[in-house]
Amino acid sequence: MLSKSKQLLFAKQAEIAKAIAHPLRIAIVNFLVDGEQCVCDIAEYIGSERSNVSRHLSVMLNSGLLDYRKEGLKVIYRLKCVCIVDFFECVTGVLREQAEESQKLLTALQ
Amino acid sequence: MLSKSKQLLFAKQAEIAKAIAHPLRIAIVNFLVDGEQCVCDIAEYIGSERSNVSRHLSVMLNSGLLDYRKEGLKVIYRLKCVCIVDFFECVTGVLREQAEESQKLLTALQ
DNA sequence: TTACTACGTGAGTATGTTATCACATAGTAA
DNA sequence: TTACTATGTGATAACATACTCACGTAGTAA
Repeated sequence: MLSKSKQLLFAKQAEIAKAIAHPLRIAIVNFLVDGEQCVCDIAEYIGSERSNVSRHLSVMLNSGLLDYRKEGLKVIYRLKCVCIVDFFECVTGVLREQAEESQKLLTALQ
Repeated sequence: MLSKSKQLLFAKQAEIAKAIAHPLRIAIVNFLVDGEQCVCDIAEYIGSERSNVSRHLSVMLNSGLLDYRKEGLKVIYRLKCVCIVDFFECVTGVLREQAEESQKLLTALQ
């Protein structure tokens, strides 16, 4: 059976995973990999309402994925942990598996 | 602005992330890292109803994280992609950041 | 056949998430 | 002061997810 400490760890990990697990938030992370950005520029890149983007940013902020600083009127967000690239390593790995499978199926059909 | 192909990619990636983003599912993945397991053993390890575990397994199966084989009455699940470890690299990285921050705060208080 | 076991699934309920709108706040500039 | 801009947030509605219970199916064994 699962120990209490493991349950706590898995809950923490799930929280972080959930903070990434949204198309817009993944887009934001990809945008921020190239450097910090203010909310309005993120919103324009994402193509969504600022209020919505603001909420997505706060989700990632609260989970520890992002950090921010204020500069006049603007609030500038940045990735807190470069280790986020490991996440993309993981998902592209899964997607590669799926693609290879589809490829095999396709050649089998010919 | 985001291209259509990028939007599609991010949606796919989010789907995979969502398939991991649950405490029980993360526990299952951790269990399966040590080797394939049948549903009843997973359910016992997780400490949850079989029907519930079964559903969590199908979520991960559909997203391409898991694969299975049948052996008599039993259905045995296994990780389809070892790259899942990259995901844990990512989240432990974020958790480490958080821990270090707490540590700094703590020493500052003394 | 019957009895049993392992697994999956429909239905229902409870809970969580997301997007939108309207509004509030806070910094800037005149 | 007023006017403007960038951002965040409360309320709501639509939707998705999770858990439980009951039931069905499929393989095994007698």
